[in-house]
Amino acid sequence: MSTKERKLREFAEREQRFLDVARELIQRDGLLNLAMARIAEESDYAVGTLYQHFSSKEDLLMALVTEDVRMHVDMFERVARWDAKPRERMFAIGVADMVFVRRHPEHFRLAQYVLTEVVWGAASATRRQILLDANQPLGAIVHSIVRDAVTQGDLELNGLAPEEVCVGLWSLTMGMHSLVHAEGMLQDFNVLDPYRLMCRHLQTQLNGLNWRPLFDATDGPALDALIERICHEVFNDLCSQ
Amino acid sequence: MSTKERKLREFAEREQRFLDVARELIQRDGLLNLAMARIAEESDYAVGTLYQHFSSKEDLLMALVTEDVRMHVDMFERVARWDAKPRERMFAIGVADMVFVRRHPEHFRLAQYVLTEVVWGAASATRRQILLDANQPLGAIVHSIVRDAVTQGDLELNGLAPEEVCVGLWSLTMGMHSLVHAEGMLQDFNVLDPYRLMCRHLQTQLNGLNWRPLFDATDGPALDALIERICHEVFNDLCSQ
DNA sequence: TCATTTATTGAATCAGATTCATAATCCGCG
DNA sequence: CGCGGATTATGAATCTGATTCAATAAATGA
Repeated sequence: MSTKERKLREFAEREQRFLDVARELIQRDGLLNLAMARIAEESDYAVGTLYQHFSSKEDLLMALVTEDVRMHVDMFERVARWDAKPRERMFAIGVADMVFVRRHPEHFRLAQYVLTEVVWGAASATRRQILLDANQPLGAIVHSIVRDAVTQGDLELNGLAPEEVCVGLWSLTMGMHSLVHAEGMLQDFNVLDPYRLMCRHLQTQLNGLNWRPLFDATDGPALDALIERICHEVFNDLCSQ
Repeated sequence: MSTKERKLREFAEREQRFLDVARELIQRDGLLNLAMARIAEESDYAVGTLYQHFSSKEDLLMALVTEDVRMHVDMFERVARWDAKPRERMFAIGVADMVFVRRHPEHFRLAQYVLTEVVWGAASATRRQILLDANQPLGAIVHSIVRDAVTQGDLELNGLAPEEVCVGLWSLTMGMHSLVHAEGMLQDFNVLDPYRLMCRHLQTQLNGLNWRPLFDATDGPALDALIERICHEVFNDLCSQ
């Protein structure tokens, strides 16, 4: 059924077009002004056709987030494949986040909105599940790094479940994303480069966990050098600029 | 001008009524189904009157968050007045967060929504500023604890600004709030009591900063005992159950 | 008490998401 | 090819709910 396949492909291409246009409109006019009719118009399709793909506006937003998450996963997978000590890999996860936001500055803003009760609840169950599934590898990769560290004797859990270690580190990064994107919140704290700060705190926290080899978080140049090295060795093509 | 005062008081009382009713409706039907007309109806006022107080629905939501923040500040102030070592006080800030969410389970969900680009942008500038001002003491108190620690020789900054220490700790707590409230995100991580975990990671991070006296985060019972003690000494009336 | 100012009301308006009857297109078959 | 039924696209009509504002009521003060 080559014709059926073609249909499917064309459908997928159209969906991609809608998503691309939506992204462009968000970029241009802000999420606040995103209108379904506008997306349809700019894509040269009718509104009804748009709704053939997305059961609601929220559904579409969730699809956008899912797309981003896939790229995020791709970056985490590079880290997983990177031949380095678990501690370095774990730190590289933080660097991945940093590089990711640089390339997708709108992602966390959008993700934050989509994870909101209101939007989450208004999207279709299917789309929610797809997002959760897409996210799943992120946790799994971090989890496996923690397990490697334990196996190699670099980290003792001391009664903590490996997942709980993950959640601790994840809180730190997620929290920084939230703070950065919460308009006005960081204002009084004049932080120049929040993501570099996040990296430093990540090292601090890893030290607190006594995850060997310890890293002197105090040594700014060493921190920058490590970040630089990871960019080169792991995210080479994504780190220009 | 007793009559003018009375007017003012009545206006404030009515505003409070609107807020209370809104909170109740959110509690009952969810944020998703909150409608301005419903709020007005349940408050026995006309829609137009509601708009006399809040320039938009988003404005009203922001006012709700601001109310909560004031209580949050009250708790932080107790910590600031608490006669204990800076490290204990800093930890108590985390405990304050934990107790606060228990008493206001809807707060962070709502706050997360309100800090979203869409809602933030749709509220009035005045209301935004009021929220920011209400928030300000939270940061200031944490900041002062950090400074105390440095003054008393319990903590070296090693090139970090005091604000940057704050931001690191704040990321951790904010991130945990975000994770807890992001539907489905923590699912795979089966964390029983995320806020207790947050407390533990907070201690870990403070250790990582080499903030004396160090605390053995590994010692579960000691952690629980400390949390318990803080509840008793600082948040006695708020900690029942 | 009455004129004037101020506040309240809720029906009308408006914006924008969503639906669905109609029109167009596609597909397999003779 | 051309036809009839099935599938898909269309966009005007509908629906929802926020917001406005002309009409009405209440308060003020001379």
